This record gives sequence, C-alpha cells and structure tokens, in this order.
Amino acid sequence: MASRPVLSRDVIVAASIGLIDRDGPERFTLRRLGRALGCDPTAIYRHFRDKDELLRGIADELISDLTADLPRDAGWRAVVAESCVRLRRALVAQPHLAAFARSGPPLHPNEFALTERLLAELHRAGLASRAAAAAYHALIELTVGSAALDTAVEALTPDERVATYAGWRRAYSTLDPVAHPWSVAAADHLYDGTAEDRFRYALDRLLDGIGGVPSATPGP
Amino acid sequence: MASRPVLSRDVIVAASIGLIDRDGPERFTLRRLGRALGCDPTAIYRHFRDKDELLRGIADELISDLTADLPRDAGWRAVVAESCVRLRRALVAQPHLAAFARSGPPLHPNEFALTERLLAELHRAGLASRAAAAAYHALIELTVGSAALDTAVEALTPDERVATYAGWRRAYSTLDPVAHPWSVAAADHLYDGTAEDRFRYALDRLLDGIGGVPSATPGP
DNA sequence: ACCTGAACACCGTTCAAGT
DNA sequence: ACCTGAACACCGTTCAAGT
Repeated sequence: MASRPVLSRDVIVAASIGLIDRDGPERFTLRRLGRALGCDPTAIYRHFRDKDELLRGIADELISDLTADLPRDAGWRAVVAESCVRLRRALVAQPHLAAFARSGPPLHPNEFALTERLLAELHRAGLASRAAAAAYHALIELTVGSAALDTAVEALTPDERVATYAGWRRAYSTLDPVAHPWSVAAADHLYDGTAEDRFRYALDRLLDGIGGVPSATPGP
Repeated sequence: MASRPVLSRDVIVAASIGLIDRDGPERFTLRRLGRALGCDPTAIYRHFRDKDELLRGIADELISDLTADLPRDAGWRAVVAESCVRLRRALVAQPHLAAFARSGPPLHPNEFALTERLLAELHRAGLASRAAAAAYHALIELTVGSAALDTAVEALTPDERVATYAGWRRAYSTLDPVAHPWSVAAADHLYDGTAEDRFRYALDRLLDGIGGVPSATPGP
C-alpha cells in the first residue's frame, strides 16, 4: 500500500531547482525544500551528506546541458556570446557555483566541454592558441564578475529589483553636482535595463576588442 | 564615571574588519561582533540600520584611498586601467569585499569617488553619458570577476601557486585529444603568467572594444 | 530502509525597558 | 541618548524513535 520511495537524489535536485527558480537562491533552505517535497526537511539527509553536497548536485545539473543545444551553424561570435550568457545564467541561478569557480577551473566533464567549445570557436575566429587562451580567460572573468554582481539583485522580486535599481540611480543623481558632475550626468544610465542586457553589452565590447575574423553567419 | 560613548560607526567598522580578517567573512555575525565589542549585539542597530548597511560601510573603508594618488596628467586609458588594477588588488587582498560587492554598490564616499573618476575618464575618452555608464559597468564586471577567480590562488604561497597553475594546465593537456583537441592545443597557454597579467590583457581587449579617442598621453 | 520530530546551537531583527 | 535583554521568526544539522 505505502508507496515507499518518495525521495531520490534526482527528485530532490529537481525540486531544488524549481524552488530556486521560484523563490531565488537566497530563500533556498532545507526547511522550505522539505515543505515543497511534502516531507520532513531532515529526510534530505538520507540522500545528501549536507546542504553543500546538495548544492554541488544542483550545480552539476545546472551546467549539464549548457553546451547541449548550442547552434552548430551560427557564427563563432554568436556561439561564444550564447555560451557565456548561459554560463552566466547558471552562475546567477546558483551562487555557490561561482564559489566553486573561485577554487579553481572546472575540471569536470561538463565544464571541459564548455571550455573546449569556447576555445574551438575562438580558433574558428582566427585566433592562435595563445590568443585564444587569453581571450578565453577574459571571457570567463567577465562572465563570473557579471554573475557575482547580479546574484543579490536577482534574488529579489521584479518589483523590488526595479525599485532597487531606481534607488541606486537616485543615489548617483542626487550627488553634489560640483564634486561628482559625471556621476550626476550618467545617473540615468547607470543600472539601466536588465543585468543581462548590461552583460551582453560588455560582452560585445570585449568581443570587439578580441577581434577575430567576421562571423560567417548570414547578416540580418 | 561611566564613559558613555563606547560605540560609533568608525569603531564598529574597525572592529568588523578585524573580526573578518581573523575569522573570515562567513563567520562574521552581529552576535560575534557584539561579543568582540563587549556590547550587546543589538547595540549596533543604534548606528547602522541593518547588517547590509554595516557591510557597505566596511566595503567603503576597504576601498578608501584607492583614487588618492592617481596620475592627473596621464591619458584616460592609463588612468582607467590603473584604477581597475587597483580595485582588483583591493578585492583580491580583501576577498570579503567581493562578497559585499554582491549586495550592491557601497553608495559611500570612497566608492562614489572611484565611480566619478572612471566616468570622468570615459567622458574624456569621448564617450557620451549612456556609453560611459555601460562601459563603467563592463569594467567593474571584468574587475570583480578577475578578482573573484584569483582569490583562492592568491592565498597560496608562490611555490604552491606555480604548482597549482601547472596542475591545471596538465589537466587540460592530458585530455583526450580527439574529444578536446583545442583544449589540448591551448593547454600550455592556459593560466600562463600571473593572474594580474591575464587581467591586464583582458582589460586591454575590453578597452579596445570600448574605443574612445586615442589617449593624449605621450607615447613611449 | 526510509522518514519523522524533537532538540541543539545558531542567525538577523524588533521593541519595551532600563540608565 | 544610548544600550540591554527578552522575544520572534527563522537557519543547518543530529539523533533517537517510529514504520
């Protein structure tokens, strides 16, 4: 009668991702996860040693299909940009992923795949090994930084997020215009749009600087 | 008799920095801070609205004198690069600062000074307010990311650092060359040189992409 | 074998009360 | 004016007990 195996690693990871998607990573607690799963919070300890191991499991899952369905026929620039945008989304969704990145390079199957794809595309752009490696590092640095700066704000509700950005803009716009003329002048454009928009702009400027041959993808 | 004004913003910030240096940012709680200060933890709420405001105060203190002796007569590009390199060094030296940056800009005097100087130089480069703001965000994202990726390695001794980088390179060079040809090919150039070297390269590429008028500084 | 529920040692924050 | 201390609503985690 009693359907026994309610919980499993996969079920817990899937529910965790759903919960993080809905409430943000900051509100992700084992107590809430237990409530979402309809079980006691401590039941999770039957499947994961502690919260950190669960977060690693989530991180692996979030990175798993990062390179899965990247366009095969797009230009190198579009593929590189899309890869970085996806990595950034994964990092924002799971801040502990960024903490892992801090302690070293990927060195895991899914992440080797991402590095390989980025290096391949940079070679396709015409960069030699040394320049490709340097460009790869630059891209990862920008992506990790953008994600790190965005994690806290991303945890807010859309309304709160808009209010937060507006508050920051206002802080710059109301500075003493004699001491901070350029901050006041630029205030309306600081923290404008979404964080991903700002990242895409930064990424475009970096890719401009990296150069490489024009993408072979057909123009608009 | 009773010496009344035991607490002040400065005293609290100084004690916080000491506590973070000693125990690490993860263990920094108001209850521990209260114990370190010899007062009730909630007394801090007399001087800071909440923990977040305290963290901003700490971050601003750690950033102080960053813009103090920046060259006045150098080209915009040199000043921007030097500012970012210094900010990166501060972030690497005080990893907790990066964690604070996540919760938003400090919105305090020293941070405002840095932002103002960067925006001013970007205007000097010929960028209008919107482009200057976007470029500013891009520079901060790259700087924070580079610092975040470097903190763990920077904590090692020089020998350990060299060994760590060599180990990472080896991880890439010994991948299956059929599945990861470009990783194997680029392995010798991954994590090459110092992290600051890599950052300077990335910064140069980003500044190339940002464009702007050529710096007025005399050439070498 | 798997899950529960009480318990422990923590958090940030509020607020009435003290001096 | 400044600080205390109890209280509230949370955390992650352990462990004996249930089924």
